[in-house]
Amino acid sequence: MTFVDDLCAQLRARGRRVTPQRRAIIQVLQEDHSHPTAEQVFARARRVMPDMSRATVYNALHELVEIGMVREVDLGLRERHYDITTGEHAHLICLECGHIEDVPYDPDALALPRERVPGFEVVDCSVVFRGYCPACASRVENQDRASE
Amino acid sequence: MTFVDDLCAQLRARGRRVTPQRRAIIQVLQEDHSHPTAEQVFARARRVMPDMSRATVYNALHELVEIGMVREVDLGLRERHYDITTGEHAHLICLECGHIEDVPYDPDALALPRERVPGFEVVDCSVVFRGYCPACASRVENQDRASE
DNA sequence: ATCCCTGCAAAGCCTTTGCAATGCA
DNA sequence: TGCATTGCAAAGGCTTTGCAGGGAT
Repeated sequence: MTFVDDLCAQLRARGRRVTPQRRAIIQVLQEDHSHPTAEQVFARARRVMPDMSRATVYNALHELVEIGMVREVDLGLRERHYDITTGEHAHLICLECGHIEDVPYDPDALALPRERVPGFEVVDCSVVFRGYCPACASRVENQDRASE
Repeated sequence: MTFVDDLCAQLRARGRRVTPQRRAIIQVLQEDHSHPTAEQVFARARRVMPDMSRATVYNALHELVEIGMVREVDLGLRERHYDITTGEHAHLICLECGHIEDVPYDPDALALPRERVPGFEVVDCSVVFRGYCPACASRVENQDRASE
């Protein structure tokens, strides 16, 4: 049973239907871990199924997020990014080149709020670092020097 | 010198102009720590300056964010929230009632990525916990029981 | 006297929604 | 067969942009 099959089975187990479109979307997510946007998923899925509609992509992404198989990542950019679930990790985004990188972190280190706000039921947690990757950092630095 | 004056001075020091509109917007942010959206800031500012334009609010918020006086908070909701800077803290948001709460956290606990990704220059970090506040958690639980 | 900032309105852009047709279970 | 799902297109909703007049420095 492939990975895609496995996720489809999970979908079915949750009472959702497995359509060719959803298989294609899951396939795209499985192959692209670069945190694609809905539009990017749409574009890639269309290569396989040219008639697929944008609404179908949004719909599928929402369902996958809802059942916890896909993570919706808000990076302070305009669009949302999607990320097939692969364990807890933070995101690092370069404000210059837009590159997004996964970074592991210790979930225990973030347990603080549960003590501070008793009774709050945490569903998910997102950690995003914004800044400049090494390459862009040095480039920006040089520009600053040049403009002086 | 009031708090608003201080922020205005910072604006000026950065080469930006201090207009009555910006004073009003800063005032609103200072009085409202509930993480208002741009629209909410706009509405409150309009009580003082009825002719203020939405564009002015967006413009001012961007400038304040850019110089680090205001924090832009992305909670996975449709709109962005704004928060006059008051030290490092995480955000806790209730998916049921939308209430947003600040929670302190230990920045050192999140220092991991800096080791993992040498050379990445972190500009800011956002930590968001999504879930259900005590009141909503129990209410949702009751609904679940009732619908069985 | 500059030229940044403002207000207004329109445009942009991502996302959501409505509806009839389709097809999974 | 029943109803979730699809495709298409339009609507929605937040944010950005263009432009001419006005105001901070």
